[in-house]
Amino acid sequence: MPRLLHPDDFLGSAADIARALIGATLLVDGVGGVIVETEAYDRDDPASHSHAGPTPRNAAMFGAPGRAYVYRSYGIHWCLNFVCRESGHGAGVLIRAIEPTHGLDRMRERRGLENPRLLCAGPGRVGQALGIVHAFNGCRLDQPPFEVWAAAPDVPVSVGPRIGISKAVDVPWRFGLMGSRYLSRPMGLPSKPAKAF
DNA sequence: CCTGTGATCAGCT
DNA sequence: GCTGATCACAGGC
Repeated sequence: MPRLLHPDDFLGSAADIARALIGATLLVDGVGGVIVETEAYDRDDPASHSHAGPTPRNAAMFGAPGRAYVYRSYGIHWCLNFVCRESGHGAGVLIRAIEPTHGLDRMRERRGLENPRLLCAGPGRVGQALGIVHAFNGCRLDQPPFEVWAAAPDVPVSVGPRIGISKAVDVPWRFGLMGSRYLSRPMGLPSKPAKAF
């Protein structure tokens, strides 16, 4: 039996928590599934929204751990992070992909799409499929509409560089459920095939 | 398989 | 004014 995560479960480095969240189950108003891809961001990280310090947008990252940080991406999508904290403020885990298990019909409706593989394969898609809105920014993850259930022990996790950033591009803070077909992109492939000259 | 581009806007310089 | 923790779709091979 899994256990409901508590704010104390988000005390630790963003990378540790991002890894531990692989295999956890996230539900928003009963809709969601198994988290299969995450990325870590923290204050010392040039790629992080929190790197330059607190602003109105990133305020949730500097607030209590175990809460949501929701931001607008490219003017279009809502993306969901879990706020965590080790020593300082400004750390979070981006939820990048989910294997849909709960409320498939609701997700298909919201996404206008049948293929379960594409319902939640990417942070913007997760936001749309789970009905993430800006009003959830700062909300506790252990209270409605959120529910986060701990992963089973010994989940196999793969690691690689993060996606879609231009700074700290080699930091290996992207985590994935090994072998999952619900990732936003495959893990661990070389960025370019080696030339066999 | 791959690359290119439009959508659309908040935050920052 | 430009950049972005993105996505969908078009076109070429």
